[in-house]
Amino acid sequence: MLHAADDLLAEHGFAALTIEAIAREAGVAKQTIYRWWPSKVEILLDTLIDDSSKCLAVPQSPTAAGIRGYLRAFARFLAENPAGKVFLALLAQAQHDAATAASFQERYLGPRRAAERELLALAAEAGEIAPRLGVDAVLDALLGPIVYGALTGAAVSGEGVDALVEELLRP
Amino acid sequence: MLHAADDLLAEHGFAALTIEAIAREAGVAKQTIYRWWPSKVEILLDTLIDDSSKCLAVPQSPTAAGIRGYLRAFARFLAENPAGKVFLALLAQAQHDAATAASFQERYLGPRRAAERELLALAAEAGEIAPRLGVDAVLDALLGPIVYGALTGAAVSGEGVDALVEELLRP
Amino acid sequence: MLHAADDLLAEHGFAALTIEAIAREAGVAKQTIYRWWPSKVEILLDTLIDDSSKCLAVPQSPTAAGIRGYLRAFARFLAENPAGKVFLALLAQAQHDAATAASFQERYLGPRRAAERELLALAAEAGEIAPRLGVDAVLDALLGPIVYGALTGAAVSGEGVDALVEELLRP
Amino acid sequence: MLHAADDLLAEHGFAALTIEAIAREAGVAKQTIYRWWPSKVEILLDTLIDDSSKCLAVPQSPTAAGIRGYLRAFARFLAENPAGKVFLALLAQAQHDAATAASFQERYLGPRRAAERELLALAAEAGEIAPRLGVDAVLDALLGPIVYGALTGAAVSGEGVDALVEELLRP
DNA sequence: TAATAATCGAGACGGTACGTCATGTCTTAAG
DNA sequence: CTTAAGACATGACGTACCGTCTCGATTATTA
Repeated sequence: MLHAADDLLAEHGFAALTIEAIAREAGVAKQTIYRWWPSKVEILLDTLIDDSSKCLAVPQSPTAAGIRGYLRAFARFLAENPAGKVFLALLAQAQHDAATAASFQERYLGPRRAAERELLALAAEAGEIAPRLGVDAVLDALLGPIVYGALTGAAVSGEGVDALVEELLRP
Repeated sequence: MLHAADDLLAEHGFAALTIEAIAREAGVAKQTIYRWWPSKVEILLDTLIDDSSKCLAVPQSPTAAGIRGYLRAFARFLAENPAGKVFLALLAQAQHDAATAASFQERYLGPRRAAERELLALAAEAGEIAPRLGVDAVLDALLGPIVYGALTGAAVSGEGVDALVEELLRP
Repeated sequence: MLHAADDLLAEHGFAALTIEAIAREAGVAKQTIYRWWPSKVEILLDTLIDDSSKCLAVPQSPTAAGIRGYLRAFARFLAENPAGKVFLALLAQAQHDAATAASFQERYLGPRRAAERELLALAAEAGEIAPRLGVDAVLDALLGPIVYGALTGAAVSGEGVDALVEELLRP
Repeated sequence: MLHAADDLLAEHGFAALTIEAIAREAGVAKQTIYRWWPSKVEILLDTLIDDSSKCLAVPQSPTAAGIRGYLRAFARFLAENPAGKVFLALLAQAQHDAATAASFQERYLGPRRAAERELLALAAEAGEIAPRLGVDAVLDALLGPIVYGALTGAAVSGEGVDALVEELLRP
């Protein structure tokens, strides 16, 4: 069912991602979907969490290179990976629907942000980086442009990410 | 009709913003709306362009203070102004629908970006600022965090904006 | 305008005969039609009266042959003449709408029936025919099968008409 | 649903018989109607077939009296029974729409005509009647005046029916 | 091994909104 | 003063999904 949802989103966009279409695609009764997920947003959230844990883990090594690599992976994830489209679709849907916003925040953005905060703190402590803004501010300053670029169709390149890191974290 | 659409979005969210609801609210026939707008997205775009021209004009004076003021106004616009919700709703809808993406880019983001580019170029020429990234990259680096903050419900404060400007544009 | 209405009925059927279509076909504004006719039924009635006076006049000569010829002409009119379709359409519409029924009765069926009554009376007086039913009954008995045949798509042939006349009017 | 359709036709006429009105009257969703009937014509056809089988069966006994009774019942059915209005409405609609014509012919007129043909054949064989016209011609000659009378608002009386039978079938 | 329960597919149901079409009324500008 | 052009409020069209709801049929477990 997660695959069916994923495929539909990738192939036909969020508008075509209806519960009925997922059921059709997965060869499953509608009620079976409703038994396990309260909404299509939660289905997408499950696929996103799955895929993120596979190819977008927050690195353990608190080095400047690790941070750079993570941000470059994030930019590529949004630009190229089908799961990146899921991220964008959920971020979008959160603007239309408060329940989505809460779920997305709690199950995805929050945990990820916690890990990112820790990464930054350790790296700063180790002298690898020297952020001049607060932790959350610097994370928004790093992730914001990447996400905003993806949202507006102007993907940020690897060099762009590096320049951003240099600008904001250079010791 | 624009007011009706605006009000409905502000009061009940994007999900409740149906063509039929707008018609009901405005005391107007559905067909009358279809006569003038091909979709509710274009209605929102019109209200956004209207409202933006009133309270979010790109400043003429190419000074550091002008740029700071503009970005602070943008952050406040997204956080507090009902029209800011329209911006976020359109950016969100653009992720679900390619036609929205094209329209939003062409009628709103594009022209605004052109004005912003000119502003930055003049200010750099005047020595008011010294961006180390390319024009578009620096604009994304400035606007991205503000938008991302608004999308995730973490509004960027005036001081946050100032710090960002200091970091990225300080001569 | 009458031609436009006629043409549309003949080509695309009664369902496609809308006031807007007539206006379009005639190259005329809708309001111009409403100025002169209260409804499309009256337009059709006008065309039917026109066409009937041309090729379906009740004969003056009160002879058996005259009556036979009139009924054969009526059968052919319904089966082949485009104006015959107008007659059937109006008779049909009269079942759906009381105003049509009244108009059709008063402006078309009534006058025609009066002439037919007179024709039969004169012919009977002259000994050309010997109807055993009342005047209206015999007229219904003659016209009814022809109309019913046309309504059900089973046109009555010339010989069929003759046989009917022989059966009902034979002296 | 059939009752709702019937009631609406009887009370407000064919023009008010919209799918939405039937759904409203029956307390049912529009889609539920579309699930079972392709058009309102088929709904009416179903009610007509139901009602006809109850109170307008073609008699089994091939006697002159049986035929007379059947025709009188038909005349009364058209004049007084609400289901008679359904018959007239369908016959009318068949003039406006070829699909209705085909359906009405195949599901109602055709089967009924077959039974009537058999009735007449048996009665003729038994010497009860002596039709001088062909089977279909005589049926049209008998039914046509009754239907035409109903269509033009001039109901045929019981005596009128008897006279017609006497005239056309007398041995 | 048979009864019992959980899960499934299928799909009907009352709703709501879609975008289109024609209605009959109206206003405007040109002749 | 009539016309064409066409905007307007109204309301039905037939379609797509929504989320809820019964149905058997098919597994799994428990007695």
